[in-house]
Amino acid sequence: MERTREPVSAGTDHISPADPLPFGRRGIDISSLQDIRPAAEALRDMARDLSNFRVAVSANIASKLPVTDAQGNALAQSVFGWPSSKDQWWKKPLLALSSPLIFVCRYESEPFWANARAIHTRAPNPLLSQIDLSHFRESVNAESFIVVPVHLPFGQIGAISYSPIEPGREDLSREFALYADILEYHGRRFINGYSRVTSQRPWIARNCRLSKREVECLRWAALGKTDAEIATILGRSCATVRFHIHNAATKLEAVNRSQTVFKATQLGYLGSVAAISSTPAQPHG
Amino acid sequence: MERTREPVSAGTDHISPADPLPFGRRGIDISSLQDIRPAAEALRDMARDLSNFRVAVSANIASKLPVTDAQGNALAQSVFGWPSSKDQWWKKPLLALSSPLIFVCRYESEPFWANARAIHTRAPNPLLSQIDLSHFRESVNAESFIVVPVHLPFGQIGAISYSPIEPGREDLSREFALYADILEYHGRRFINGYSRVTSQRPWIARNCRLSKREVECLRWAALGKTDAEIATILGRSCATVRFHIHNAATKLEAVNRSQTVFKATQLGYLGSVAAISSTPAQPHG
DNA sequence: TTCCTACCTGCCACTAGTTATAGGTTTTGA
DNA sequence: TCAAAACCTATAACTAGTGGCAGGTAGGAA
Repeated sequence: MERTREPVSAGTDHISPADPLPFGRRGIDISSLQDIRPAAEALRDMARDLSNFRVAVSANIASKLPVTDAQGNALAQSVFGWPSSKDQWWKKPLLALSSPLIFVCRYESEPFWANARAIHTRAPNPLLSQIDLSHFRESVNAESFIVVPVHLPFGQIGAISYSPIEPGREDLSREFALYADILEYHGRRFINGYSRVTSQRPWIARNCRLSKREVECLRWAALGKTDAEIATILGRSCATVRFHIHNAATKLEAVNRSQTVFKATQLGYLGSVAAISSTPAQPHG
Repeated sequence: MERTREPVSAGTDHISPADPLPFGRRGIDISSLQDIRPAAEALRDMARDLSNFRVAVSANIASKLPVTDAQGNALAQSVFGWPSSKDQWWKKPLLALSSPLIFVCRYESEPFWANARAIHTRAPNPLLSQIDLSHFRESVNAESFIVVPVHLPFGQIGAISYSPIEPGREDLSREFALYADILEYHGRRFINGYSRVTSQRPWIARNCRLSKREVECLRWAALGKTDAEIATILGRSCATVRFHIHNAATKLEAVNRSQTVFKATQLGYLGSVAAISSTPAQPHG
């Protein structure tokens, strides 16, 4: 696994103690399925050496498929050391869709740490107050976690967590301060690589470019407005709104509005629609 | 700007030469609008000291709004040193939506570098062969770039680029190998922080959890299938499909299918639908 | 001059949304 | 363990909304 490139003067060769990274000076590259297992082993060793952390990985929080090596072995048991009798927290039916940590990964793109009492992000995030931690202990299989959400292209969200192997460590604020950056770096590299070699890339229309008007109409559609409503908002006719949305659909090679909105969202055309000028704040219930 | 936390033994204090990072051992924190300008200045200085790079930032590639400081001054001119007569490449009408580099940011989550001849990512990405570079020089305002895409929650995509200030440097492969990680780290921290303090957070239904069936039906809808088609695919009635989609909409507090798909995509429920078991590969045109 | 973007009109078939109800199965929590 | 909650499945009819198709004009940029 030693890289053939020249040594890097700016990289991770600063790591103390005693350079515990067994995979060189930067995140390990996963270029093929065969690279997965060695990369996972290196990641496991790094986390354990750094602070006796056990690693758990979800390449896609929307999927219950486990991360596996080239032979299909689940890395949770075969590399990361999760006991078979204690399933990964995202392997349980519905837990994949209900664990509070998963919710945080939807809302946050930076590392955070959590235990049964609270979720700690780098900066306050009011959305997190909505998250119900009352069933934390049943939802997860460690007492505390540092989690790195990884937002990938096409709306995919991955996550990697680091939790103490030994029992009783619930306060990770010091480890978070010391290690969040490095854990983020290596976790991102792993998930990026894993996702790249295992995913079929969604097919995207060739070199499409949506016009300003098309995007504008599509944004309102994505917010649930009907053609008539959009027409009123923009001071245009209903037919014109349809025209623009149809154009956008054609460019994105989508057959209907749902697919058009889906693809446009995946490509970041509609992201953070709160940024639309004169958009009213979203109503609160 | 010095941090009050204890020094970090594992961090970025390894940087050579001569620790050019003027803002301490890790990415600068942006906790309020007032932090933006100092963070931008530090970022500018880091990039210039590292390899005489000029910084350009887009917090949201879907928006033509420039990144600004607390007083509303555009950072491109006031901090990053872009000449006013030479607008940022994402400020020109339509260029924000057509620049080839923007396209790459939609498809990639890792740093890449580019010039008029080619786009160089860490690993081959077949989608990039579709990108037309024939108008590169008119589309952008530097000869070469290292770009860091930043995929944020809710489908927002940001980008930060580093381009040589002096003319004539078109091959950035060495700089990329040396510095991509550190440029990524600091770029991410800046965009994450900027986005956090300047964006209105989208309102998201409280603690919603979609059931397996709801997600499944929604995925097919997002792929453009009608209710009848989904019913056939799943071997269920059309009414059941509608019921599930309606339930999902209720949970997400969406008024129609477009909004439902939009929100579900933003939250990562539909990400990488190629991962759906038994999904046929997307057709190629 | 040509092409692209933007805008407009009308009609109709098809699809999605609504509303209410019923029953069976699985999961969750005490 | 058991009851409650959640999930899953299905029905019917009607209305609102979308998509397809056809036709057109105007202005700006290359």
